[in-house]
Amino acid sequence: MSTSPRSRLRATDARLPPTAAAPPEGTRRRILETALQLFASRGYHDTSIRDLASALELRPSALYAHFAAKDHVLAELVRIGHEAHFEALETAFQGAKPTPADQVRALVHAHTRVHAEHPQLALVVNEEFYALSLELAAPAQALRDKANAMLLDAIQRGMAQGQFSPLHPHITAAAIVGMGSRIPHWFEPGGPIAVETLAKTHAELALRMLGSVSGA
Amino acid sequence: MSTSPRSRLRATDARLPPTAAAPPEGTRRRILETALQLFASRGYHDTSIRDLASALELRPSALYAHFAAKDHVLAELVRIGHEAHFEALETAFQGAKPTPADQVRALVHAHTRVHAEHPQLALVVNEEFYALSLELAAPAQALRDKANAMLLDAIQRGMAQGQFSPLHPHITAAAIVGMGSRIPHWFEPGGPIAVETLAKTHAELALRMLGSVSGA
Amino acid sequence: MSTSPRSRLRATDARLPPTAAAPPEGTRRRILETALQLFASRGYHDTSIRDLASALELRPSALYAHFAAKDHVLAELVRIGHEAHFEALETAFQGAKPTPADQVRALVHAHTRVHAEHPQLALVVNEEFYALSLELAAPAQALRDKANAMLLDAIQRGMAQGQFSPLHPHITAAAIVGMGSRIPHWFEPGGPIAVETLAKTHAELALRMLGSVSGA
Amino acid sequence: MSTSPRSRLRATDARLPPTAAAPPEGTRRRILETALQLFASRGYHDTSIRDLASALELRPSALYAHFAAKDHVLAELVRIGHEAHFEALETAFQGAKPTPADQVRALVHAHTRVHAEHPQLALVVNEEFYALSLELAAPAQALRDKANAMLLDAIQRGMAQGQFSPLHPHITAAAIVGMGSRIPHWFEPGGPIAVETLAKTHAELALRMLGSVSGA
DNA sequence: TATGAATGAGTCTTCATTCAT
DNA sequence: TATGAATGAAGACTCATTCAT
Repeated sequence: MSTSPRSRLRATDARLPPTAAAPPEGTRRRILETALQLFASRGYHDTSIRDLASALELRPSALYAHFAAKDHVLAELVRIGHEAHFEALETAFQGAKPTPADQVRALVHAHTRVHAEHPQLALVVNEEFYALSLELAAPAQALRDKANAMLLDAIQRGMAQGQFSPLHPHITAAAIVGMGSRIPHWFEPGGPIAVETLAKTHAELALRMLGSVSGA
Repeated sequence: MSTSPRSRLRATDARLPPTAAAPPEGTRRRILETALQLFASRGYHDTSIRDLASALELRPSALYAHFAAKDHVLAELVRIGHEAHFEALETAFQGAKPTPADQVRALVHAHTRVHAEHPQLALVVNEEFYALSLELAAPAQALRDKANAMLLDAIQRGMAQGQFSPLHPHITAAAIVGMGSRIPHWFEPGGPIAVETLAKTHAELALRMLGSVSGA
Repeated sequence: MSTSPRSRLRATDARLPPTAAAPPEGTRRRILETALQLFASRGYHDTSIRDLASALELRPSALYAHFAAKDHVLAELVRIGHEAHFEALETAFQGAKPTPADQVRALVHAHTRVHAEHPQLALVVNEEFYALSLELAAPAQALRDKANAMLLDAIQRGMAQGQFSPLHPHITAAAIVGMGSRIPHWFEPGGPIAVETLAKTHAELALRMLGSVSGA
Repeated sequence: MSTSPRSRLRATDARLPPTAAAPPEGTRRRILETALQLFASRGYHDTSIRDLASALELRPSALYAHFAAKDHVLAELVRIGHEAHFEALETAFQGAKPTPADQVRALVHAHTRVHAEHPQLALVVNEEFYALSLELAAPAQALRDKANAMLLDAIQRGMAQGQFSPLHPHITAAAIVGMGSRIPHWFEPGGPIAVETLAKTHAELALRMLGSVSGA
C-alpha cells in the first residue's frame, strides 16, 4: 500500500567526532553511533528503543545498562555535537589572523566543515534538539549561545572597523549560520563536492553577504 | 522532574494561506489549522491523534469523519504549503522584468515572504515532509522540483549573460534556497523585523551571493 | 505531580530479634535487615531487588551470592519472625503459674512484646506471608498453628474450670490475637507508650474480654 | 516447583456496597468489582493490569477508557469503602440512644457489620491504602479521621460520665477499632458465624474492654 | 458529524535473574 | 563476594484506528 518514510539525509556512515573529554567506548559508543544514524535519518520520535536495540542486535532492556532513558541517548549526542562544534570554532578562531574578515572566514569555514563532515550529528543537533527537556538541553544551549556570540562579535567588529557593510546584520548573521544547518539536507560527503570546497565557498559567501571590502 | 519539550518556533497563530483551489472549510479547516500548529511546534511524530483531538475539543474518533488517517492530515498541509509556495513563485516570476537579476530578486522575495508569513507551514513542509510515504509526498515533490528549477534556470541564464559570477553555482543555489528554510527557526512574525524588510534583504543577499553586477 | 506511596509504619530502625539457631552474620544479615525495613514499609511486591540492592549500596547481582531468589529473603524473614514469636510464647508459658488466667496473661504479654519490639517483622510476618508459596510458608505456618493452639488451649481450660466466660470463644480468641497484629499500624516504639505498658494493658484487656473472674 | 501465592481471604464474591452518590454502572462497575476481588486476594502490587483485564475478558487498553491509571481504580475503591463505612457509622450513631455505652455499641456494631459484609473492600481499604499517593488518599483519609473521632469522642464522654473505666483509653480504642480490621483475615461470610452474631459480640467485647458499668 | 467503547500493536521501562569475570 | 552486561518476560500505558450508535 504505502511506502515507508524516507531518510532525511544521504549520508549513511554515522561517526562520532573525536572529543577532548572522555570519548565513549564499547557498547556505549555503539549505542551512540547507531542512535545517531537512526535519529538522523528518521528522527528521534520515529525511532523506537526497539528499532535501536534491533539495529544493535541487542535486547531493548540491555540499553538501560548504558543509558537511563531514551532521551539521555539523545542528550549525549546533542552534547557531543555541540562540544565538537564549539571546539572547532574556538580552534579556528584562535588560528585566524586578528582581523574580522579573517575571523569570520575561519569561523564559517570551521562551522561548515563540522556540518559537512558530521552531517548526521549536525542534523540531530539542529532538528532533534527540541525533543529534549530544558534540563537535558541546557549544556548544549550554553555552547550554542557562546558560538553564536563569537560570530556576531566578529561581524560587529568588522562593521565598526568599516570592513563589513551588511544590509541588515541580524538577518545576515542568521543567513550565514543557516548555511551550515542546511548542509545535511543536500550535501553528500564523498560526493562530487569536496568538504574543503564547500567550506571555502561558504566562507567566501559569508564575506560577500557581509559586503566585506576584502571579500572574494 | 523533567521539563516538557520546547516548541520549535516562536509563532503561535497558525493560519492557512489562501489557495486557489477548494479552500478547506468548517471542521476540516479547524483540524488542519490545529494540526499545523501542533505539527510545527512539536513535530508530526510527537503529536498524537489524541493531542490533536483534545486541542480541538473533539473526540479522536471524530477526526476520522474528516480525514482517512493521520498522515492524510499531514499530506494535506504539505500539499497546501507547496501549492501556496509555488503559486507565489509563479506570480512573482511573471511580474518580474525579464532579466535574470530581477527574476532572482522576485523569486527570492516571494520565497522569503511565504516562509515569513507562514512559518508553521514552512516548518511542517520542510521538516515533516519526510514523514510522508513516497505516494503521499509525490505531488509536493513535483512542485518542489519545479520551484527549484525556476531559480536554477534564472541563475544559469544570469551566468550565461555574464550578470552573475557565483563562486560555485550549486552551493550558492543551496545557500539561497536555504535562507528561506531557516526563517521559521528564528524569525518572529510581528516582531522587530518586518516581513517586507526580511524579503528585500534576502533578495539582495541572494544577488550578493551570486556576485550580481547590478547587486545591492 | 503525584506523591509517592507512604510507609505503612512509623518505625524506621529494623532490627532482627535474637534467635536461638544460627543468627545471620555479615552481608547476609545486612540484606535481611534492609529487606525487613523495605518490605515492612512498602511491601514485598513493591520492593524490587534493585531497591534492595541500592539501599545496601550493592549491585543487584551481588544479592544472589547470599540468597537464591527474592522470595527466599522473605521466607527467611518470615521464618525468623515466627521462631522468635514462638520462642517468646513458649518461654512465657513455661514461666507462668499453671492457671489459665496466668497463662493467658503471660501469652498475650509475650505476644504483645514481640509485636511492639519488632513492628517491621510483625508487619512482614502478618501481611507479606501470603506472598510466599505454600512450600516456603510451610515452616512458619506450622509454628503459627502451634502458637494459636497454645492460646486456645488455655482459653478452653479456663472455660472448663469456670474461670472464663467469653461471649463467643472463637470470636474472642480472634480479637485477642488480632490486638497484636494491629500494633505495627499505630504503635510507635520509643513513643509515649512504653512497650511494657502496652503488653500489660493488652494482657488485662484479654482477660476482660474473656470475662475472667480474676480479671483486671 | 513452587506453589502460587495464596489468597489473603476466604470470601470470593466481591460486592460493592450501595453508596448514596452516583453508584458506578456498566463496565466501570465490572472493573471495580473485579479489581476489588483481585486486590483483596493478591494485593494491589501483585495484580497487574493484564490480570485485571483478563479476569474481565477485556484487553488491557480497554480499561483506560474507564480509569486514567491503575491507581485510580484503587483510589475509587478506597473512596467507596470509606464512604460506605462512614455512612454506616453516622446512621448507627444517629439511631443510638444518647448514652456513651449505647453509642459505642452502635458504632462498633456498624463498624463490624461493614467489615464482615464487605471483607474484600475492608481488606483493600486497610491494607492497600498505603499504595495510594497522598493526593489520591486524601479524601479517604479525611473520612477515616472523622470516623475515629466519633468513637474516641463517645469513649471520652463515657469516661467523663463515669460509665467507662478503660485501662488505657488510647490502647483500648486501638484494640476496639482493630477488631474490625482483622475480620477479613479470618471471618467467612456465610460461614458458621452469622454477621449479626459477630457484630453483637464485638460490640459487647468493646464495652467489656472499656470496663463499661452496664456492659455484658 | 460526533461519540464511547473497544482493539491490537506498540510505547518506554523495569522485573528478577544469569553468567563470565 | 561482588560486578557489569545481558536477557526474556512483564510492567503500566499510549498508539492509530474501527465500529455500532
